[in-house]
Amino acid sequence: MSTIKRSKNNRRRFSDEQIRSLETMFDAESRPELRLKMNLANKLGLQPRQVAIWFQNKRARSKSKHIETEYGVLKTKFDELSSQFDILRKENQALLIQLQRLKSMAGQKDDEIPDDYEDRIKIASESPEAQREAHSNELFMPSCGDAGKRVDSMETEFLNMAQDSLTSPDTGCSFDSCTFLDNPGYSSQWWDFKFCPPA
DNA sequence: TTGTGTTTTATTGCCTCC
DNA sequence: GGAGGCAATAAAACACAA
Repeated sequence: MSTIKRSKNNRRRFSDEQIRSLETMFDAESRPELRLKMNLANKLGLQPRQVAIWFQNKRARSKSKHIETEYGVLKTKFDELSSQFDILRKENQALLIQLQRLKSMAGQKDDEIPDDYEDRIKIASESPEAQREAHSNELFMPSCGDAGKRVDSMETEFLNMAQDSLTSPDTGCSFDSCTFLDNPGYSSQWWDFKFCPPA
Protein backbone atom coordinates (compact mmCIF):
# COMPACT_ATOMS: atom_id res chain seq x y z
CA MET A 1 0.00 0.00 0.00
CA SER A 2 1.64 3.26 -1.07
CA THR A 3 -0.86 6.07 -0.88
CA ILE A 4 0.41 9.57 -1.57
CA LYS A 5 -0.75 12.06 1.06
CA ARG A 6 -1.29 15.63 -0.11
CA SER A 7 -1.78 18.82 1.86
CA LYS A 8 -3.57 21.95 0.72
CA ASN A 9 -0.25 23.66 -0.12
CA ASN A 10 0.89 20.60 -2.04
CA ARG A 11 3.44 19.30 0.45
CA ARG A 12 3.17 15.56 0.64
CA ARG A 13 5.00 12.70 2.18
CA PHE A 14 6.79 10.46 -0.26
CA SER A 15 5.17 7.15 -1.13
CA ASP A 16 6.46 3.88 0.29
CA GLU A 17 7.84 3.01 -3.13
CA GLN A 18 9.71 6.30 -3.39
CA ILE A 19 11.13 5.86 0.10
CA ARG A 20 12.24 2.32 -0.76
CA SER A 21 14.13 3.50 -3.85
CA LEU A 22 15.70 6.39 -1.98
CA GLU A 23 16.76 4.11 0.87
CA THR A 24 18.29 1.62 -1.58
CA MET A 25 20.25 4.37 -3.26
CA PHE A 26 21.33 5.76 0.12
CA ASP A 27 22.64 2.36 1.20
CA ALA A 28 24.79 2.22 -1.93
CA GLU A 29 25.89 5.86 -1.86
CA SER A 30 24.99 8.39 0.82
CA ARG A 31 26.30 11.31 -1.28
CA PRO A 32 25.28 10.54 -4.87
CA GLU A 33 26.50 12.83 -7.62
CA LEU A 34 24.14 15.16 -9.41
CA ARG A 35 23.56 12.86 -12.38
CA LEU A 36 22.43 10.00 -10.12
CA LYS A 37 20.09 12.30 -8.21
CA MET A 38 18.60 13.56 -11.49
CA ASN A 39 18.03 10.01 -12.72
CA LEU A 40 16.42 8.99 -9.47
CA ALA A 41 14.23 12.09 -9.45
CA ASN A 42 13.02 11.29 -12.97
CA LYS A 43 12.37 7.68 -12.09
CA LEU A 44 10.41 8.59 -8.93
CA GLY A 45 8.54 11.60 -10.30
CA LEU A 46 10.19 14.01 -7.87
CA GLN A 47 12.07 17.25 -8.31
CA PRO A 48 15.88 16.84 -8.23
CA ARG A 49 15.89 19.31 -5.35
CA GLN A 50 13.49 17.09 -3.40
CA VAL A 51 15.84 14.17 -3.88
CA ALA A 52 18.81 16.29 -2.81
CA ILE A 53 16.96 17.46 0.30
CA TRP A 54 15.88 13.92 1.11
CA PHE A 55 19.51 12.77 1.02
CA GLN A 56 20.54 15.69 3.15
CA ASN A 57 17.90 14.94 5.78
CA LYS A 58 18.65 11.24 5.60
CA ARG A 59 22.33 11.88 6.27
CA ALA A 60 21.36 14.00 9.28
CA ARG A 61 19.04 11.28 10.62
CA SER A 62 21.67 8.64 10.02
CA LYS A 63 24.28 10.68 11.85
CA SER A 64 22.13 11.29 14.92
CA LYS A 65 21.20 7.62 15.04
CA HIS A 66 24.87 6.71 14.94
CA ILE A 67 25.61 9.15 17.75
CA GLU A 68 22.78 7.65 19.78
CA THR A 69 24.21 4.17 19.27
CA GLU A 70 27.67 5.31 20.28
CA TYR A 71 26.23 6.95 23.37
CA GLY A 72 24.58 3.68 24.34
CA VAL A 73 27.87 1.81 23.99
CA LEU A 74 29.72 4.43 26.01
CA LYS A 75 27.07 4.46 28.72
CA THR A 76 27.22 0.69 29.05
CA LYS A 77 30.99 0.82 29.37
CA PHE A 78 30.77 3.65 31.87
CA ASP A 79 28.24 1.75 33.99
CA GLU A 80 30.49 -1.30 33.96
CA LEU A 81 33.52 0.73 35.01
CA SER A 82 31.47 2.50 37.65
CA SER A 83 30.37 -0.74 39.27
CA GLN A 84 33.91 -2.12 39.07
CA PHE A 85 35.12 1.05 40.76
CA ASP A 86 32.55 0.56 43.48
CA ILE A 87 33.78 -2.98 44.10
CA LEU A 88 37.38 -1.81 44.23
CA ARG A 89 36.49 1.03 46.57
CA LYS A 90 34.93 -1.41 49.03
CA GLU A 91 37.88 -3.72 48.66
CA ASN A 92 40.21 -0.81 49.37
CA GLN A 93 38.21 0.09 52.45
CA ALA A 94 38.47 -3.45 53.77
CA LEU A 95 42.20 -3.53 53.13
CA LEU A 96 42.77 -0.25 54.92
CA ILE A 97 40.85 -1.49 57.94
CA GLN A 98 42.86 -4.70 57.86
CA LEU A 99 46.06 -2.68 57.65
CA GLN A 100 45.06 -0.68 60.69
CA ARG A 101 44.43 -3.87 62.64
CA LEU A 102 47.80 -5.27 61.58
CA LYS A 103 49.50 -2.11 62.72
CA SER A 104 47.79 -2.30 66.08
CA MET A 105 48.83 -5.91 66.44
CA ALA A 106 52.40 -5.00 65.54
CA GLY A 107 52.33 -2.71 68.55
CA GLN A 108 53.16 0.47 66.71
CA LYS A 109 53.13 3.69 68.62
CA ASP A 110 50.27 6.07 67.93
CA ASP A 111 52.50 8.76 66.47
CA GLU A 112 53.62 6.41 63.70
CA ILE A 113 50.08 6.32 62.36
CA PRO A 114 49.27 9.43 60.34
CA ASP A 115 47.03 11.92 62.12
CA ASP A 116 44.47 11.78 59.34
CA TYR A 117 44.36 8.00 59.16
CA GLU A 118 40.75 7.72 60.34
CA ASP A 119 39.72 10.37 57.80
CA ARG A 120 41.39 8.47 55.02
CA ILE A 121 39.60 5.25 55.89
CA LYS A 122 36.32 7.11 56.02
CA ILE A 123 36.95 8.79 52.68
CA ALA A 124 37.86 5.47 51.08
CA SER A 125 34.33 4.31 51.79
CA GLU A 126 32.68 7.41 50.35
CA SER A 127 31.43 8.24 46.89
CA PRO A 128 33.84 9.23 44.08
CA GLU A 129 32.52 12.81 44.30
CA ALA A 130 33.31 12.97 48.02
CA GLN A 131 36.70 11.49 47.31
CA ARG A 132 37.47 14.07 44.66
CA GLU A 133 36.46 16.76 47.11
CA ALA A 134 38.79 15.20 49.63
CA HIS A 135 41.64 15.14 47.10
CA SER A 136 41.48 18.89 46.87
CA ASN A 137 42.24 18.93 50.59
CA GLU A 138 45.09 16.43 50.10
CA LEU A 139 43.53 13.88 52.39
CA PHE A 140 42.96 10.74 50.37
CA MET A 141 46.18 10.11 48.46
CA PRO A 142 49.04 11.67 50.32
CA SER A 143 51.47 10.50 47.65
CA CYS A 144 50.00 13.22 45.41
CA GLY A 145 51.16 16.04 47.65
CA ASP A 146 53.49 16.95 50.49
CA ALA A 147 51.68 14.68 52.87
CA GLY A 148 52.96 11.76 50.80
CA LYS A 149 56.19 11.89 52.74
CA ARG A 150 54.28 10.52 55.70
CA VAL A 151 53.48 7.20 54.06
CA ASP A 152 55.49 4.59 55.88
CA SER A 153 57.16 1.61 54.28
CA MET A 154 54.64 -0.92 55.54
CA GLU A 155 51.72 0.93 54.04
CA THR A 156 53.58 1.48 50.78
CA GLU A 157 54.27 -2.20 50.49
CA PHE A 158 50.66 -3.00 51.27
CA LEU A 159 49.38 -0.56 48.69
CA ASN A 160 51.77 -2.00 46.12
CA MET A 161 50.32 -5.42 46.80
CA ALA A 162 46.84 -4.04 46.38
CA GLN A 163 47.87 -2.35 43.13
CA ASP A 164 49.32 -5.62 41.83
CA SER A 165 46.13 -7.45 42.62
CA LEU A 166 44.10 -4.83 40.69
CA THR A 167 46.21 -4.93 37.56
CA SER A 168 46.76 -8.66 37.48
CA PRO A 169 44.75 -10.22 34.62
CA ASP A 170 43.66 -13.21 36.69
CA THR A 171 42.00 -11.23 39.46
CA GLY A 172 38.91 -10.58 37.45
CA CYS A 173 38.95 -7.04 38.79
CA SER A 174 41.12 -5.24 36.25
CA PHE A 175 39.75 -2.34 34.22
CA ASP A 176 39.14 -3.81 30.81
CA SER A 177 39.61 -0.60 28.88
CA CYS A 178 42.01 -1.61 26.13
CA THR A 179 39.67 -2.22 23.22
CA PHE A 180 37.37 0.54 24.26
CA LEU A 181 39.82 3.31 24.95
CA ASP A 182 41.98 2.44 21.98
CA ASN A 183 39.11 2.94 19.59
CA PRO A 184 39.75 6.27 17.81
CA GLY A 185 36.02 6.75 17.45
CA TYR A 186 35.64 7.49 21.11
CA SER A 187 36.48 10.76 22.73
CA SER A 188 39.05 10.57 25.48
CA GLN A 189 37.44 13.39 27.43
CA TRP A 190 34.91 10.91 28.84
CA TRP A 191 37.70 9.35 30.83
CA ASP A 192 39.64 12.42 31.83
CA PHE A 193 38.71 12.29 35.47
CA LYS A 194 41.81 12.17 37.63
CA PHE A 195 42.45 10.74 41.04
CA CYS A 196 45.21 13.14 41.99
CA PRO A 197 44.67 16.88 42.37
CA PRO A 198 46.57 19.05 39.90
CA ALA A 199 49.96 20.23 41.17
C1' DT B 1 -12.18 14.82 19.03
C1' DT B 2 -8.34 17.06 20.67
C1' DG B 3 -3.99 17.97 22.65
C1' DT B 4 0.68 16.61 22.44
C1' DG B 5 4.84 14.49 21.01
C1' DT B 6 7.41 12.60 17.03
C1' DT B 7 8.70 12.21 12.25
C1' DT B 8 9.28 13.98 7.76
C1' DT B 9 9.79 17.50 4.23
C1' DA B 10 11.53 21.97 3.28
C1' DT B 11 13.97 26.51 4.13
C1' DT B 12 17.68 29.45 5.57
C1' DG B 13 22.20 30.80 6.46
C1' DC B 14 26.81 29.76 6.80
C1' DC B 15 30.98 27.23 5.36
C1' DT B 16 34.21 24.83 2.28
C1' DC B 17 36.01 23.51 -2.02
C1' DC B 18 37.09 24.03 -6.77
C1' DG C 1 31.61 33.27 -7.18
C1' DG C 2 28.83 29.16 -7.68
C1' DA C 3 27.73 24.47 -6.12
C1' DG C 4 26.92 21.52 -2.62
C1' DG C 5 27.15 20.17 2.25
C1' DC C 6 25.71 20.78 7.05
C1' DA C 7 23.29 22.63 11.29
C1' DA C 8 19.39 24.71 12.94
C1' DT C 9 14.83 25.42 12.47
C1' DA C 10 9.90 25.77 10.66
C1' DA C 11 5.93 23.59 9.62
C1' DA C 12 3.05 19.87 7.80
C1' DA C 13 1.87 15.10 8.53
C1' DC C 14 1.28 11.53 11.52
C1' DA C 15 0.58 8.61 15.89
C1' DC C 16 -1.65 8.01 19.95
C1' DA C 17 -3.41 8.56 24.62
C1' DA C 18 -7.16 10.58 27.22
